[in-house]
Amino acid sequence: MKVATWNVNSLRVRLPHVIAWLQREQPEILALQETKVKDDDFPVREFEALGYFSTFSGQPGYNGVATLSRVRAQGASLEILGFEDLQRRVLGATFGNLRLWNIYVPNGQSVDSDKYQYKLGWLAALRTHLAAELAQHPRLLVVGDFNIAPEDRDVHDPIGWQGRVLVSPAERSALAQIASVGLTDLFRRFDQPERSYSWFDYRAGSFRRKLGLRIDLMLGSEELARACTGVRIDIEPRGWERPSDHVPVVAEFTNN
DNA sequence: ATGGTGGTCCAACCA
Repeated sequence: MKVATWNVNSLRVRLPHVIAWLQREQPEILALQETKVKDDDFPVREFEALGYFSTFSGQPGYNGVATLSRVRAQGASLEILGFEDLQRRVLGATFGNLRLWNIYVPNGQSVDSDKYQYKLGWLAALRTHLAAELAQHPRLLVVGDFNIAPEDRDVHDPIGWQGRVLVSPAERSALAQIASVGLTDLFRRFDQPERSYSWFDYRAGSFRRKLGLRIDLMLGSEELARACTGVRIDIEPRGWERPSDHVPVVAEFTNN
């Protein structure tokens, strides 16, 4: 089973990329973030034509998450338990025996902004929520744009980035707290190329110079970590015409 | 280089 995550930064603009990528990769599940499309406008039929069901939680202009799947989603949830959020950033659902949360963590803007405090509060609520989820669902997978680079090796220039939003100690600590409920960064369970990044700023020729961050993650429960046979980042779509600034991350799992 | 580019939706915000 192949599961992928991709922040598309507008599904309307990126629909041709998503379709082309789905046709090539044929994943069982693709989690999308920053769809920026309201539910009435979601391209359900376009994905149906490719053999995918769509589950989505969107709003106009910002945010929005969607999960495409070969099998129909069961029990979709659009909220972090007990956390009021007007921003559509999470989508939980069950696919067969897999429990999947597709998340778009707040960016945080800068460490001295209100948005940074919102991000830290959001992550604390997510931790509590995922602890409860894990108690109910041993086959739990949490994927999406975490907007946190877990370690310095996930950052092209750790000195230049030190202390800034996306790499700050408080954010990394919040991520470690989430992992501590029983989730592991599946990407790092395998040998990976050096300088593996999932996001490249549109500015300053970052992709051409391969200057990025690894902020798109797949966290798996113990049971799913055992079933995971590989994780890779596919940077190819970043070189396509009018790309997203993020690229897909793909994990493979055995069927048992 | 306190900039740069891109998306939403048309002024300003977000990333």
